[in-house]
Amino acid sequence: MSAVMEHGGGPVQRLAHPARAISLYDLFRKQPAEYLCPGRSLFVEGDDAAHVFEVLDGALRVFKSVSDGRRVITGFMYPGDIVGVSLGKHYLGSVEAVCGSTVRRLPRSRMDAAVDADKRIRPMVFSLVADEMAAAQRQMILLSCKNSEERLCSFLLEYLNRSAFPGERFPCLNLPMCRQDIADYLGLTIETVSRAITKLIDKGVLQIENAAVRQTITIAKPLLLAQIAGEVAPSMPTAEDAG
Amino acid sequence: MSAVMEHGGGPVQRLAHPARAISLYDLFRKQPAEYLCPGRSLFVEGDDAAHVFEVLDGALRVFKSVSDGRRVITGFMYPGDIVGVSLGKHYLGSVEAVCGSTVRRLPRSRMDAAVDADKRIRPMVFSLVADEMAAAQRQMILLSCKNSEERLCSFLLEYLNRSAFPGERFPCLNLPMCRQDIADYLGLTIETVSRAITKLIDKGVLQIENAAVRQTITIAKPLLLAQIAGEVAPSMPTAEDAG
DNA sequence: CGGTCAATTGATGTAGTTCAAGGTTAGTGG
DNA sequence: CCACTAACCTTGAACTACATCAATTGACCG
Repeated sequence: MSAVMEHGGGPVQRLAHPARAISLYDLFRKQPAEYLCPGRSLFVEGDDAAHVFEVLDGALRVFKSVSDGRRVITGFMYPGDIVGVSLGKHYLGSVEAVCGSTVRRLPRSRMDAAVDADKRIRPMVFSLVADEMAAAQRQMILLSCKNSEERLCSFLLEYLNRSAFPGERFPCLNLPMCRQDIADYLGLTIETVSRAITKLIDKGVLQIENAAVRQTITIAKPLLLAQIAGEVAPSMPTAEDAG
Repeated sequence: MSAVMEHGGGPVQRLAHPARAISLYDLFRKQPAEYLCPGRSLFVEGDDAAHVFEVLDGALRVFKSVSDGRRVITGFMYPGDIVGVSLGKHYLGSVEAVCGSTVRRLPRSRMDAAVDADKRIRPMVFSLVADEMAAAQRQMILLSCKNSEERLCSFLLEYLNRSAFPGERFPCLNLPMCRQDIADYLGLTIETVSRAITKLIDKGVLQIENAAVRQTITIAKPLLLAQIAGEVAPSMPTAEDAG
């Protein structure tokens, strides 16, 4: 049995953003941690973009509300992510805590001042924005081209890659978000998400330890998962032995 | 009969980006115009992001190719737009001319230097990126929530708003892109786009002047178009008299 | 224990895809 | 001038993946 991976379980290494002598993260270092209860809103779409936030722990959902009451989740944020770098005067989306989470808050003016003062900060901010743009485009491809099974696999793979130990042999994910969140992220209904999970369990790609605790999912065939997600060329490894 | 609006018809006022004394557009002023034949590629996804481009005339498509040969168009670029501000080391998507188009080319290093040198340039670049991000999120909503008719109306409305005279009573659009481009942009098949157009003609929202020249479309009921697109609260104006 | 909430499962409906055919235009060459 | 071809668009018929509606289950909780 492999170790359970969860973002909410404690401080996570920031492999993608190592803390150098001068880094964007240094700006947050002195800021106090703030705790957010599950469901608590950090800011709302259209608000004055007064702060940026560093996620320390937990998980947040970024979403836009549509006129008919529906909701489109444009992304999830995990420890190490910086939230609210919209580059505009107002926030583009709303952000809520998916589960109990902690963040640090930095006034936007402070970040702007740092960008002005230190040329080394600027490429980091640009890189954050570029990453967000790339993620948005990946999401457009997902919504344009992928079926429900592929969407779910893409989501799980993305979550896996942002978890602590993506290389684990049989990684076990602890999903903090509910099925409705996943559905709103993948452009599906909750029922279709549920059926996609069942189908992947039937195929042996996923396993659920305890039928009752359904947010804990073991990936029994990671390679096959990646293959279905469409992020791997469907070449040598056949469906039979993949995973 | 109203005047035909086309982006390719000549220089267009840049209402959104007025040329001030010091502007991003000043950097392009001295650059020579380059002509692109229809279908000509400007750069390819993954290329070193060596230049940024100002569109002077025509229309460009920005797209990403998917493994199975399909293509997702993430946006169209029109006169006044700046192409290739990806903020990263590599271009995020490929860009091709939809029709005969002209652009000006600026080395990225020159733009970066200007951003370093003049604080007034920076917010303009940021604002461009923020606009792109907002467009990407609108597109996610379109792909997540809207049906084929709503998608088509959103597209036509977007095109109308970027054309020279969006307020025209019965605006007449001259679409430079083919049905396949529209389909790849809206996440539909070419057949579904065609049927959506037919349906909107039947409803009296659109009119086609000449059955043979099907890229020229008159919007007979602009208000109804906006209402179907979902960008207007479906309140007072009923479907009967809208438009 | 009854109530609520999240998730699953089944039955049915439908919007959009797929496959196939036909029409119009433009270009080419005799 | 007409035949021939290649694009591009439209239309029809059949199929399918997902949505919708409805019922069931298990966990948690006052």
